[in-house]
Amino acid sequence: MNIGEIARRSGVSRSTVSYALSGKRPVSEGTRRRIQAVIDELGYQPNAAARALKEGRTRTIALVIPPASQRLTDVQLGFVASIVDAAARADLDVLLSPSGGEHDRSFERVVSGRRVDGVILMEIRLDDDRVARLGQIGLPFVGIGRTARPESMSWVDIDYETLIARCVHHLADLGHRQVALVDRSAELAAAGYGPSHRAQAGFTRAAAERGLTGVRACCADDAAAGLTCVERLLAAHPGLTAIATINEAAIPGMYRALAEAGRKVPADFSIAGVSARHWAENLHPPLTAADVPADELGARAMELLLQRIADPGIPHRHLLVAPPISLRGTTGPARVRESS
Amino acid sequence: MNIGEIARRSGVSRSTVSYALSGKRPVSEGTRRRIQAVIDELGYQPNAAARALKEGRTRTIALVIPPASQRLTDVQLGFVASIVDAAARADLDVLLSPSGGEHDRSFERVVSGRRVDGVILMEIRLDDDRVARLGQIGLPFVGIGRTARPESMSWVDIDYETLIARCVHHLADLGHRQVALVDRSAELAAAGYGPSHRAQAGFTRAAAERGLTGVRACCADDAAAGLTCVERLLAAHPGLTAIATINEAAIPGMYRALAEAGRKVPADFSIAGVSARHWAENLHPPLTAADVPADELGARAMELLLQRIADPGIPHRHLLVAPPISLRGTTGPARVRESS
DNA sequence: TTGTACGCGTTATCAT
DNA sequence: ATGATAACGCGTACAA
Repeated sequence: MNIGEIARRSGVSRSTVSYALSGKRPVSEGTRRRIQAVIDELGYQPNAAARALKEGRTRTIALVIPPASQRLTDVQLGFVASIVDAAARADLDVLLSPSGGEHDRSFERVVSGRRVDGVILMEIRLDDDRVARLGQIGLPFVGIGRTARPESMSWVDIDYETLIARCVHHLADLGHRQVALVDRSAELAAAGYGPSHRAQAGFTRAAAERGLTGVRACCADDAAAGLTCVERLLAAHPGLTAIATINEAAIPGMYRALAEAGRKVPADFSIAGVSARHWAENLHPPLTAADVPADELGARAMELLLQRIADPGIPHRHLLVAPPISLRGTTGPARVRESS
Repeated sequence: MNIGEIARRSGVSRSTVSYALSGKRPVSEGTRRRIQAVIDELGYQPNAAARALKEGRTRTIALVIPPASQRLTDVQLGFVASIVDAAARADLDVLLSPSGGEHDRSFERVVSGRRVDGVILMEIRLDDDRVARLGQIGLPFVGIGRTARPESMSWVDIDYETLIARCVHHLADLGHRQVALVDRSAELAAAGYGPSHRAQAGFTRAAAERGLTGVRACCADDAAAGLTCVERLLAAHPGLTAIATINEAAIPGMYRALAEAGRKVPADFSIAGVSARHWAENLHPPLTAADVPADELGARAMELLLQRIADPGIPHRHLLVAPPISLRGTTGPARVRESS
């Protein structure tokens, strides 16, 4: 059923039905009620395609996530959940587009086909094709993450550099002298993934400030990778007593590697990281970590996007958060070691 | 840029551009190449709304998930990932609709506004309003899960009844005499959530067949709930030595409750369940469980949906899977107890 | 209140 | 065989 059908059954014209619904022109109370009765009876909803064609907007946003084949981390899932939630509250639908950094069918279809009014981009790289493409097309977008030229776009982001530096200082305060940074995957870092680079910068800086020995290791986003990564670290650096990490998905594997190496956490070995709160709390021992406020960041990203959709000309806005480290069960004083 | 712009820049008419793209009429090689060059240069994609309006299909499907506020379980995430993946392979976009069983804005907007060609429905209840509504509208859909009248719709599902019965038999074989079923939340069960009811049926039947004492407990989908649930179970039934469960999200909490009660798994206490493989493997000890093949089920659900979209008249098809139990680290012989 | 042009891609029909 | 023209789908909003 379409608006013409409603009009005929109500004995009025199509435009009257449209005005009765939108209220953009006064419609007499009697006809308005008659029209509403017919609409309720038939369960009429305007055809989204026709409306989008005429209005030039789709009431839909795209959420660009990492390719679905690779499991999303808890932090990423937190972002998806909060975006979906915020969109529902704004009566917007969400189109999921699983796209990597390369040219991607889904991404092109969505942005070039004008299927959406705006885009939220996750897992942004320092130099990101998608950001360039969206700018070229002129489609409003907001990044969860930022490129190397952050002034030229709107974004919300986690301050990994500060957070990892804080982790290192916390570990140094506890007396640890040899600390490792467990990063995310080498591919991601090589592709210019911002958090990898920024975490490394914070790690190197803080380690230098405190005169620590720091090593960095890349690690894929899963427990198995965490296990082998820590096995190798311990083999290559027997004096290592602490890890700082942004790779939450690898942590269960790290725990296992440490347990198998006979290093108790936190008595013999400390770990501090950046993670989703739920994830950190449900590990055991629960992880000492800066808890990413995904709910808030997602909601703020949506706010920024709605503003840009309403007025694409407004200046870009940014939000960089560095939540405090929640002390839980994985950091403790460095055990005094016999000198060797 | 629209098709008219492409036509003008190529020096041909709009229909020629359309035919060159669709191949539904022959177009001379020369003009075809000239048109393609212009399209590539400008990055033209047909306007999705205009195309949808004309063709009567949107090349989009809806994936109805539980309200995003509540965290999805690993099994649910597996379904989402495989659906998104399968849709991308079929060049379909995915609209996420977070809707509970009740009337939901997002759900109504998506299905009544003809925004999608088909729907995949998760977390179906035995008596589900959304199934009724989709049937009434005549929109093709496939359930991941099924109602109490499963012949009248297409679905894929996990045979929780058989799987929980198998878990009970496995535990009985190991000598356990008092076994608990840890279900999902009481609200879900009260709302007529199929897996709850079917798991309970399988549990009751198998316990009776083996002459076991069986108790059932509901538990929300998180670790904290799992902890208190098992605490209560142990307090009320000190002789309990095993749990069968479909509540994977609660398992970390169950582990903690057992550890705090001094019951070692699997030496003193056994657990068997239904879970995502990754989840079961990453717990420690790794969970003995029937591994839900979410990838396969998601892919098959998409196949069924594509068939129904292509021909809504075909008979309904169903797929009920009962994957084998993978023996891991959480089930062992019941410890012989001194009689009390 | 109503008639109607518009947005844009598709395709049947007419022309070459 | 190929290109051009126009109608169509449907909701919106201006002109009448």
